[in-house]
Amino acid sequence: MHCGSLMPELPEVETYRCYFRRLAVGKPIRGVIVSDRRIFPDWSGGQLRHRLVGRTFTRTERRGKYLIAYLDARRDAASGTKAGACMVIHFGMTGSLQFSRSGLRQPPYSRAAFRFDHGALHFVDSRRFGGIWWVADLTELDRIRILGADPLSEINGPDAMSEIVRRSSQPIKQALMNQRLIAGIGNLYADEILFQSRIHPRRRPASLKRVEWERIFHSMKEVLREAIRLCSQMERYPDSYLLPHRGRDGQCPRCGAVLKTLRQGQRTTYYCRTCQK
DNA sequence: AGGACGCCCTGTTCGC
DNA sequence: TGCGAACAGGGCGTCC
Repeated sequence: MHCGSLMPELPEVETYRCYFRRLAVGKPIRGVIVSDRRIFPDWSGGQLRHRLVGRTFTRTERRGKYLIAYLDARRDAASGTKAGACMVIHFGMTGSLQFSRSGLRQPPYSRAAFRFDHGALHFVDSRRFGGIWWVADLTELDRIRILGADPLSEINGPDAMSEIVRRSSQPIKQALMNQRLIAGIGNLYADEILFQSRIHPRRRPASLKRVEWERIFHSMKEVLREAIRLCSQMERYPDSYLLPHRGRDGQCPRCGAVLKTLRQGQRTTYYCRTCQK
């Protein structure tokens, strides 16, 4: 039992957030299984188990591609100080959440799990690019503090979008993926947004006209909202999307031309040479 | 300062 | 057919 089928970007993390809320929030934690402590970059002894067992996740939120889960307040008996209040999960490339009703069976590549009365929620990550942090306050984490605007709730129009993205002189594709400017867009959705906007991925932000920002802004909202609505199940995405056609010899759903690729940064960009100018 | 690039990691795909 | 090489990429670190 799991969810999501793509590399974890904003819509996938939002999908995982719903999953986490449904299966973990409000249920007392009975045990913590750490199968690979490398997934906890700040690991310090057995603190995690000690601090989590008996407590309850109270609410969730998403910051960019990060899932945050808050815990009920409890004071450390020893120190009298407040115990860490939130857990931060990053899914890397291959991270996912999988729930198993039988607490005994561990899915392959499970790195950590929270055991509840009704089963266990596993953090599964074959490639280990993901991570879990445990902090009293989100501002302790540089990687959270540097995050830019949330594309769905904090960017209100084409002018605001242009103002933010033009802070970068990088090509528009890379600027859209820059988490310091806009938080949550990765390689795949950046390609989708530019395809829907019919903008060439190598265009420089400074060269884009108002009407083009309008298209980018509109596509960004539309693509992210639609992906969340469809619970990031790619097989349900509209055929007019680039994503289902992204891959070797894929064809443009708009004009039928074979899609082109290029390298930007260390990433592969898919685009249509005739439709994106 | 900020952009370019190496690195981490491992399952899958490619090419000889 | 088999096996090694190349590829996939989010984010941090280093270098210029």
